[in-house]
Parts: sequence; structure tokens; C-alpha cells
Amino acid sequence: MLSKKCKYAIHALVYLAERHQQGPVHIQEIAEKQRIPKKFLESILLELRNAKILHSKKGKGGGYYLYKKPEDVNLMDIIRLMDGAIAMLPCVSLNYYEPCEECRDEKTCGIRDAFIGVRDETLNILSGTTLAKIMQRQKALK
Amino acid sequence: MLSKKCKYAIHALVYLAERHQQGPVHIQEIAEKQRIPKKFLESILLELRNAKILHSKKGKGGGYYLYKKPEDVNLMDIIRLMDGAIAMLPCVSLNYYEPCEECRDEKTCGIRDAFIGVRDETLNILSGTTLAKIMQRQKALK
DNA sequence: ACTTAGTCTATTAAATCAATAGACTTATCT
DNA sequence: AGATAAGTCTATTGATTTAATAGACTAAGT
Repeated sequence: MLSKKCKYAIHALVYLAERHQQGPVHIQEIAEKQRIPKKFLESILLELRNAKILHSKKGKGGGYYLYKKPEDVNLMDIIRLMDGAIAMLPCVSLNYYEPCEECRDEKTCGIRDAFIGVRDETLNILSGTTLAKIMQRQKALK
Repeated sequence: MLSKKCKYAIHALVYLAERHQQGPVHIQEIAEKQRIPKKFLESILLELRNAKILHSKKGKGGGYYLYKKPEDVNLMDIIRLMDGAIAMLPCVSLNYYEPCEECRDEKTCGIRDAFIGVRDETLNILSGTTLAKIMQRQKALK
């Protein structure tokens, strides 16, 4: 399951994508509209900013705005940033690999295969799901 | 990520599958061979027993053994039993559905689609991966 | 200068996960 | 029948992670 932090991040990003190129949006507004605790949201946006997905402007008239284009931000990147590994086993993770403590020998482990498959399918879908596509889908459903 | 509990369960089941129809195996042996804390393993096996995946025999010469056939026990069932929902969002879970607090309106949510896709692919692979297949794979790798 | 709004560090509260302890029950063997 | 081996059940503890909050600081605009 995704953490709340991650879900908040996705919602905030979709919100900002909808206001793409309309100037900075302040935290307060995002927090209210998406019902996210403001202080928690602050730290999330900061992290997205450090990852160069968002930019911010300080002072009056400041706020956050998308740095990348909506079609260049995908769920895979957001989830990895917020929650870490996407794979169901550490020994199968591409970005957060760690050997499984439970496993004797990775090479002869009959379990990994399935989870490699799951990982690949998952990454495939998530990396193809951009903010642009989410907005598009949202419109289609209205 | 799968919990340790779930990983322990999978390993214990594969171990028992390898001894299918060879009489009860006691907890102690599984615990030692798979390096699982005995008391923790007890509670895991008990849960698997209540789910009718394992049976047990008390007293001297007792222990646990597979109730279902190795080809009838799959990773999907084990993971659901140990860790609960497999989906990445509650609003997309088949067995543990809950509406997303973060979501305004599920019907017009542009995010769910992707996660429905991930869920389906994941279930597809995990439900097809049985203890029999894991053993088979293990042999092939040796 | 004054106000607005993001930045940063630290702390606390709540929930979940992992592990352990100990008393109890059932089955087998002698 | 009694001793022993093994699973059953309830409860508790400790560790880790997640979620949320507080408050002082910094930068930008008017």
C-alpha cells in the first residue's frame, strides 16, 4: 500500500499540473483544496522541489509550481521518491536492491522469478502514467 | 514490500511442500532450517492452519504438514492472508476495498486506472505462482 | 520596515511490525 | 496411568516507521 505521504504527493502534483503555467500556487491553497495537513504538505513539496519536479518562489505572491512538464512526471518516479522501492522484495528491486536475509542463495531461489515479473509489469504501467495522462483521464470521466 | 511474516510464511510453505506426504514436520525443524524465530513461526503456521492450507498433529511425532496440494497453494492467497491487500490503493483492492480518504469522487478519479492495471497484472502473476511451480523452478536452477 | 510565504530542524504521537514469554491442551509411548 | 513431546492460545514488550505538529529562520515583494 502507498503511504499517505505518497498519496498526498500525487494529489498535490495533479493539482499543480492543472494549474501548469499559471504562476505559483501557495501551500495553503493546495492544503485546503486537497485536505492535506499543511505542515505535512510543506515537507512533501520540499522533497519534490529537491528532486527538481517542482520549483518554488518565496515571499509575497510566491508558492509552488511544476518545474517539469506534466507529460514528463510519472507515478513511478513519485512513488520511488516518497515510498522507496516499488518491488515486493528487496532482492528484486532495481533502485533499492538488498539481498534477502531469508534467502539462502539468490541464484537458486525459486521465488524471485514471480516477483521480478510483478516488478516489471508494475514499473511498466507506473512509468507510463504521467500527470498529463491522469488529467486527460479525469476530463474524459467528467 | 512484503512483511517478514509473509516471507517467513512463503519459505515455511515451500519447505513443507518439499516434504509433502512425508508426514508431519515439527516447528523446531522448520524454524532452524529456515532461520525463523520459533515463536513467531508458531503463530504464522497457526494462521495457515486456520486458513486450511496446513494441518497439524499434536503430541509426540506431531507437527505440521500441507493440507492442500502444492499445485493448489499460490502466492496470492498466502500474501493476502499474511499482509492483507495486494493493491497499492485501498480503493482499488478487490478483497480489502475501502474508499480513499484523499479522493473527492472515485468515479472521476484519473489516478485509479493505473492502479487497477497494476493490481490485475500482479494478481495474475501471483495467483499463477504455486508452491509446485516454485519447487519446479528451484530444481531447474540447481 | 512590514508582511507574506517558503525553509529547516526538532519533536511528539500513533500505528504497525517483529519477537518473546508462559501457561495450557492433546497425543503418543512405556 | 504417568511422563514427555509437540502444538495452541493469550498477552506483552520492544523496535521501527508513519503521520502530524511546533517554532524559529530566511527571502521576496510593496
